[in-house]
Amino acid sequence: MVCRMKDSKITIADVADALHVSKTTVSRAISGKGRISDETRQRVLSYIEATDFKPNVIAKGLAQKKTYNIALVIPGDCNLVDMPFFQNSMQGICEEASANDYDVMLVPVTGRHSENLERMIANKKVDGVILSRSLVKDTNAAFLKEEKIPFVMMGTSRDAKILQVDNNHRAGCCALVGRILNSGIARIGLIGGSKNYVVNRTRKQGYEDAFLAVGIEQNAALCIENCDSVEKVVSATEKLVRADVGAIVCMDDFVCSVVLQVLAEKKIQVPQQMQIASFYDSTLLKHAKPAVTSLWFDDRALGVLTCKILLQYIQGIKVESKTLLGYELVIRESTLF
Amino acid sequence: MVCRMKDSKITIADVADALHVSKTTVSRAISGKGRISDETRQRVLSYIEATDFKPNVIAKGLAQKKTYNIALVIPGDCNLVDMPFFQNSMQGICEEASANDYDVMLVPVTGRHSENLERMIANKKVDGVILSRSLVKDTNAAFLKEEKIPFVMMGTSRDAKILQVDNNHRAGCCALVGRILNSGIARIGLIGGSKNYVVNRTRKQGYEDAFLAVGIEQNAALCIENCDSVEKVVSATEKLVRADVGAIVCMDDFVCSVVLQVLAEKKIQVPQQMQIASFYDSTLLKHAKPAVTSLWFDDRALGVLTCKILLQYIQGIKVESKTLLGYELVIRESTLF
DNA sequence: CTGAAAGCGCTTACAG
DNA sequence: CTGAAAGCGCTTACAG
Repeated sequence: MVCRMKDSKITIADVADALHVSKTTVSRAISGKGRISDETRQRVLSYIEATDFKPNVIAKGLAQKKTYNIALVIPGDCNLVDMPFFQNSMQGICEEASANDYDVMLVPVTGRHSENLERMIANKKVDGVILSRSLVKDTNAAFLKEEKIPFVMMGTSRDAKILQVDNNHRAGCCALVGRILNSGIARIGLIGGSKNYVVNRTRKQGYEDAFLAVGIEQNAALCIENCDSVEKVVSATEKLVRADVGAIVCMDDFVCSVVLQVLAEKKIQVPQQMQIASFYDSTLLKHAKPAVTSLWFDDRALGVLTCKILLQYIQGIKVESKTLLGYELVIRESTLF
Repeated sequence: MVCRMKDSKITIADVADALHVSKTTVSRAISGKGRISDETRQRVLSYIEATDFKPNVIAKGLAQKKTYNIALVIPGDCNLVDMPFFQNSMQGICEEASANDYDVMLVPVTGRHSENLERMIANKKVDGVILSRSLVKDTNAAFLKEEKIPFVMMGTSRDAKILQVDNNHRAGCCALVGRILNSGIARIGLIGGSKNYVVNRTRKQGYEDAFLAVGIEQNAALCIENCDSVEKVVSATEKLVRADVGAIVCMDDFVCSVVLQVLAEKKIQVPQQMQIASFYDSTLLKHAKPAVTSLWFDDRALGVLTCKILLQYIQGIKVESKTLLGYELVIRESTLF
């Protein structure tokens, strides 16, 4: 097949001609900027409505030195359990961008460094960028800072100079663990993912907060981090069973599904002999039995807010340097409270 | 926080001045188009190399009436099992786009109709679009055809006028079912997903092909389609067990995981009493026991090729109207061949 | 309130 | 081989 283009020529000059006004006037009617009589504006507006004329955003951008694009940097190699997060937040971002006549360019990055991001910045194709789910050592953030490109981290960063918006994993985890503690169980195991991700460290802090709040000393041996493979989760579970914990908090739903399998094999009853709770109320656990008590975050809302903040920042509006969104504790059969 | 922009001013005019040549010459040296002496070209090239000058792609695009962007339309509401497909193919698309100095704009669509796609087209922000995993009734394809926007379907469409590139699900399924038939089992159940997706219909055709090839008459009752919920998959599995099939082919890995659960509960041994095979070798089944025999497709390569074809088509190069990529049959413990 | 003109940063006939 | 000029489709001081 061979491509046959069509061009729809109509420009701002055409409508100016048709209406016997200047391009300036048409431009002003559309943008709403600059003095113009109500009558003229209406005349222009109804004409472009009727002819379905849409000004060329690219040309507009060139004149204004804007692109009306933002970049979204997402990991090209995340695992299944994290995909819904990206999917949902992406959705929110695109929606909010659209509402502001912005579009979203995709930059998947594998490994630490992103040449694609650099190329996009060098080519000046975006006005700002959204980084997602940061690593403890985030070279992309460093690069953008260096280049003075407006960006916001959808997630948490240690660097207070970085704009960030995140779900409140810490408070959520604290609330969850607090509920378990209050139900009379003090030996609570935690199985965590890779500490390379800031989010896993943040969740851990919530766990600690909960113990501090009730004044019970926390047993470091019950907190097993860096479980990034099935084998590690299995052995962590076995260790916690031997340590006679009354509950296990899983830092993600993948960890949780493995824990449930191990317990099933050992014929350990959930929740009677062992209570289980998880982070992220994902489809991965949708059909687990018993149904798992879990934290829930509104990823889509996170995307919307992140995009909103970036767009405001780009426009020179003052924004909060760090925003935290809420959480929801969804209580199901895997716990006794 | 308040945004402080930087502008890196340097333009083609600056380098022209610095080198005492015209903008035309600089432009020609960069693009490689138009007559220019080797010496001049080298002089320009080494200067822009040294100063790290990158021409503004947006301005270039405006002058050439191109955007150097393509849109990628993906479902905003796909289920977990399909996410790796989108993740991987997206990766391939971005990679190939990058290699051609193109960028990828994200258009998540929910429901049938996409206002975001229409807006993007109206705003002339892309040179072409990639549609993914088509529905039987694809309004976006119809819209793009109408608008005469170059696009290619990453997947299969009934409409031969639509450029398409897909993994060969049909041949893959045929090979898989053929292997089972050859192993002496004629009663083979099929549990399929929603018939709204072209891909599920294509797979079904492969199943039929296999029976035709060996001349065994196929029993329509063993072919249960439209199983888009756990309940339906469960009841389909039970029905097939009652029908005494020797093998079940699952049309996706979610279906397969449910089938395995049901069989485990019924204490039916896999593969001794029932052979199982699945489509898509996904992480969802990574830890299934027994390990599941499955088809594997190179999603990333699919993305690369799809993007390549779109880009060629945009450039007016003649392309194949339909391309099919291969498959791999990964044989594991859940089958006896 | 309205418009002519210059400009955003490139490309590309056209002429030399 | 090289360059002046017009143009891509907008915006925006500036002047009236």
